[in-house]
Amino acid sequence: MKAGGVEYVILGALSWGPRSGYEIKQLVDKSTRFFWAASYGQIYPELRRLEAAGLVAGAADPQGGRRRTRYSLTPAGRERLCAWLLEPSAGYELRDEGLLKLFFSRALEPGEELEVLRALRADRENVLEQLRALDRLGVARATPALVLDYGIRKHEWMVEWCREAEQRLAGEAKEVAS
Amino acid sequence: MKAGGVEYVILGALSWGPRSGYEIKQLVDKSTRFFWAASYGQIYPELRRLEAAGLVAGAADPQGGRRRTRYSLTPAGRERLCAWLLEPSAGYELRDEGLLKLFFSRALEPGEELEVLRALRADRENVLEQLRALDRLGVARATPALVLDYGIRKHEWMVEWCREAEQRLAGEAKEVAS
DNA sequence: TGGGGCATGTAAGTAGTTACATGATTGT
DNA sequence: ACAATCATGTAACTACTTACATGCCCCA
Repeated sequence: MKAGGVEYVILGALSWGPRSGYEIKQLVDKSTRFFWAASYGQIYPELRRLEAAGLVAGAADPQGGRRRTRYSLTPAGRERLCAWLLEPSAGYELRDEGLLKLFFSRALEPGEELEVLRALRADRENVLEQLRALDRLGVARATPALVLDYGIRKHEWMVEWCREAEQRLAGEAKEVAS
Repeated sequence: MKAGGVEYVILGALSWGPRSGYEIKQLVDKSTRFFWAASYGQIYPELRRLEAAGLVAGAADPQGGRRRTRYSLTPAGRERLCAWLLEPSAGYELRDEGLLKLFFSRALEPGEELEVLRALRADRENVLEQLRALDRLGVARATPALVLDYGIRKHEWMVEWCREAEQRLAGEAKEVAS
């Protein structure tokens, strides 16, 4: 992941057809942001860098008096994307504040520990609801749909794990009390 | 997560007892790195910042002729940690290269799509093995053990999901071929 | 006597977010 | 006329990684 970062999000988005920077950002916010976020501050500069490298081509495509540049993948860009898809991956990076809190929650009173776990579950349920809303829109097909299925089922699993852990923790608390 | 970042990893680590910067880094690499990484370049400066803020206290604790500074939580530091534990969280941030690849793998030939999925599973199996190795060391207790259980079971789930998705994809490929 | 682990640090670079600025269009 | 949305951008900032530098100790 070192070099690039946002590069492949853009090449991937353009592999579905020409898009403007704005449209790429919308696509990211509706889908990849759950596993790969990107901001305007990355997208616009990167689009120009990729054009200079010959991987994408921009064409003016104004909507009324509103200027717009839509980019499309060049053959070189498609080749780069496919090469990356078949390369070994760098795994994943996760920063999960809820898990970090659970990890250190021994510092609290036993009852409060349970609160941390409940808050973790609420977080997961919240994301799960967002993913289900995306699913109801029913836009995704093929591998994007596969990834959405992964997200929904994973969050269902996480919510269920939290529930079980809550019962375990609550049970231990009772034992200690008795 | 804006302000701080590494702050709570340090406060949390010190809530288990006094530690040097080096020891904190070891703890991070053996445990929290799966959901919250930190480098020396963050830890040492942050330790001095936290000391200046009165949240931790450093004491010289040399090992032979080898100098060492061990830090411990001050009451103010413990208070800060507990306040954070009970605060609402900012959720999680994930950058998962394997999922991103799967998401865009339609750009490949159908057979190659399956390769991307298999590579994703291999990645997850690899992390799962790391987590199981940690489990075999049997160091974790209480909430840290809970989090390790979460990690192992989640990765088991993810590996299983990949297996099923591989079969689904392989099945579709056959249908198209017939 | 030399490699590996302990221990502390920093400089330089990269990546990413945030907040702002601009201006046109569409719908109410 | 106003708000919302389309559309493009940038400057300043913060966070984080990487690679390096130093030096000591222990053990084979």
